[in-house]
Amino acid sequence: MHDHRDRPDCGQPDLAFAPHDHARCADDLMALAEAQLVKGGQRLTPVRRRTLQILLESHRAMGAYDVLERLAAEGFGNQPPVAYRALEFLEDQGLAHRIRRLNAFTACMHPGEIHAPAFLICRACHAVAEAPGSTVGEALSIAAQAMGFTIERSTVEALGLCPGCSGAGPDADGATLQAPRGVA
Amino acid sequence: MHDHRDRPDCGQPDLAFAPHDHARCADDLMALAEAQLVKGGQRLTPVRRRTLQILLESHRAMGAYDVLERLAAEGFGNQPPVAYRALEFLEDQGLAHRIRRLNAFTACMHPGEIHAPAFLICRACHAVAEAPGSTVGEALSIAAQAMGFTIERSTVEALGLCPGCSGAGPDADGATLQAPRGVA
DNA sequence: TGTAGTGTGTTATAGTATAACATGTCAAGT
DNA sequence: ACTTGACATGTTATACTATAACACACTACA
Repeated sequence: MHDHRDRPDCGQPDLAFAPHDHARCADDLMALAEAQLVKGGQRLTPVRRRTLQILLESHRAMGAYDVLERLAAEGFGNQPPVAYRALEFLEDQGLAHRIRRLNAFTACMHPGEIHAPAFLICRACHAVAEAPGSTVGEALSIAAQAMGFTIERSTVEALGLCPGCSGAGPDADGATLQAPRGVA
Repeated sequence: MHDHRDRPDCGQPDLAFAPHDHARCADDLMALAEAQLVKGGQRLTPVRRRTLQILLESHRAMGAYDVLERLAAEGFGNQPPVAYRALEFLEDQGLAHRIRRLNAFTACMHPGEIHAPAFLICRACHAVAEAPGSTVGEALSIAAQAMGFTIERSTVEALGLCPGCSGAGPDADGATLQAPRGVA
């Protein structure tokens, strides 16, 4: 199996649950995205760029229609396919992920790395983090192999409470929504 | 952690991908379900029973509207809540699972066992199996703990090819749908 | 025999996603 | 420059998934 820890930032949990300089976080990821797309001969058009920026504004997942609303307000098309196409492109390029549990999308925090992401979704503040998923992926592969099944794509999503919200009381949910700590 | 292998059928992969006596498979699961509901003081009403039977007819996932169509044809209500309520009840009781990737539902193959199921979804024949998910769950817990995250519910779904379909050629998809081997 | 709880049926609507087609844009080749 | 073809966007229309809210029926039990 490929040991991807030879990349500098690899194997590190991302910052979604921790206070950090988010402007820089977003800028860095946008730069990474650009570089990657150029290298792959893909085009980062205005809609696509803006869509990625919107996703990068926070460590939360956004519904396609929320993204669309933002795009429309800025002069892009205001019909669903506009958003879905941009989001699908970003997902294909590994720059965004679909969170199936939420019917929503989130920017990828580790673009360029090969990763079968495992998402941690806080039900209180709605922040979404990518957990290092390699061991989870391995466990899943082993279980699948035992049944003769060949995995091509996998979805791993956990719902619960992030560090900031779990102290704040286990009863918190959407009704008592609070901002994640240090997160835009 | 609770070692649930002390139950007789525990830790065994289910039969979704293997030829088996499906009538018996379904009957056994229905009997298990009845016993469990009686014990829990829950009512297995006609709609609920029929819904479970419908799910048990095959090792595939069914959309709520497909279930509804079947129910309506048999004289039950023909509006979405009829199906959604029965399915939600079954899910709450651990007798069915929601497959988020497919927006669909499937009967639980291991009712009564505590399990955070990992689903293996064949993209060719659409069979769905529950892989033993305990190691996957553990890996996920460990990754989450490292980030201070508390998991409450998790979704693990893998898409790929089941043993019967992977031999038949990797290009198979919905367009060249074939029945799973030995599966009703 | 009320009455509280639960379950079912129904109407209506909200939310998510895609098919199909028209238009525009850009770069490569002539 | 012109054509062509590929790609991207905009638009219309529709399909698919899910739930809120209310009305009625059934059951258990005081």
